[in-house]
Amino acid sequence: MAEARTSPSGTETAAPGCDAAGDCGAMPSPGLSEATHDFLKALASPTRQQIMLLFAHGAELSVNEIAERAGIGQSTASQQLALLRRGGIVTSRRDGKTVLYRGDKERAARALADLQDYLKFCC
Amino acid sequence: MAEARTSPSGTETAAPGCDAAGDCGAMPSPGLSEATHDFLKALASPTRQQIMLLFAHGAELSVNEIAERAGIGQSTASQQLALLRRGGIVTSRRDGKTVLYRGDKERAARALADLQDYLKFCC
DNA sequence: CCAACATATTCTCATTTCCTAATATGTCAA
DNA sequence: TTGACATATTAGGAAATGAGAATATGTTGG
Repeated sequence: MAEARTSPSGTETAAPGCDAAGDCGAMPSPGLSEATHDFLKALASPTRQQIMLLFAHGAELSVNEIAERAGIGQSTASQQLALLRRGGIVTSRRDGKTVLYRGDKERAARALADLQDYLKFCC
Repeated sequence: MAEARTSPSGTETAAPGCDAAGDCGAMPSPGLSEATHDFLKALASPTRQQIMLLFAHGAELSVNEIAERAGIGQSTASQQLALLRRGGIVTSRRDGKTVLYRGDKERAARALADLQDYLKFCC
C-alpha cells in the first residue's frame, strides 16, 4: 500500500508556508496568473523558441515565411503562432491576404515581471 | 498538395533573421541555453508551480512534506523535484534519512536574466 | 547485519502535445 | 461571383508527459 497521501483534498488555495501562522491573508500570494502560465508554456518548446528568434530586431513576418524559415509546415506554424499569441509574446495584424506576426515587447516584459515576482516570493 | 515546405532540412543552427546578411557571427545569438530551456520547462507545469510556492520565505522541506502539502504521491513529488532541480530552481541537501529541498535564488535569477536577454533579442 | 524509514527509480497507463494532411475560411483581383 | 492565394481549423497517429503502484537504494539505530 504505497502512496499514502495524507491530505486527500488537493485544494490548497492559500499561500503555503503560512499554514498555522494566522495572518497571511494580507499578501496577494502570487499563484502565477493564467497569463503568465501561458507565457511559460509558450516558451517551453524548442520549436516555439526557434520561431521567436525569427522576430529578432522587430522583424514582422508572415505565417508562410515563418514556416519556411523554421522548417515546419504551414498548419504547424499557424498553430504554434496561436500558442505564442495566447502567451502574449507575439501580436498579429492583417495586411491584405497575409497575416504578419511580430514580438510583443510590452506584454513579454509584463509576463517577465510577473515571473520575477513569483520567483521572488517562492525562492 | 499541401504543406509545401521549402527548407527540407530542419537543421538551422545559426540565428535566423541573419540568413543572407553575412556578418552575424559577432553576436552570441541567444539561442536559449539548455539550462534556460530546462528552467522554462520546469516552471511550465501547474504541479511544479504549486510545489515552488511551498518554498516561500526560504522554507526547506522534505520530499514527504512536499508530497503531502501538494497533494501528490511520494514518487510523483520525487520526480517533479528532480525536474525542478534540473531546471536550477531548487537545491537539495541530505540531512540524515531525509532530503531537504529549497528554492535556489541565485540560479533562478540567472535563468531569468538569460530569459530577459532572449526576449530583448527576439522582441 | 537487520529492521524501519525516506527517497529514488522503474513500470505502466491515461492524457497531452506535436506534427502533417486535408479541408475550411478569409481576402483580393479580375 | 469566381479563381487564386494566405491563413486557420480539423482529424489522426507518433511521441512526450504526468501520475500512481511497486520496487530498489540509501541511511540510521538497535
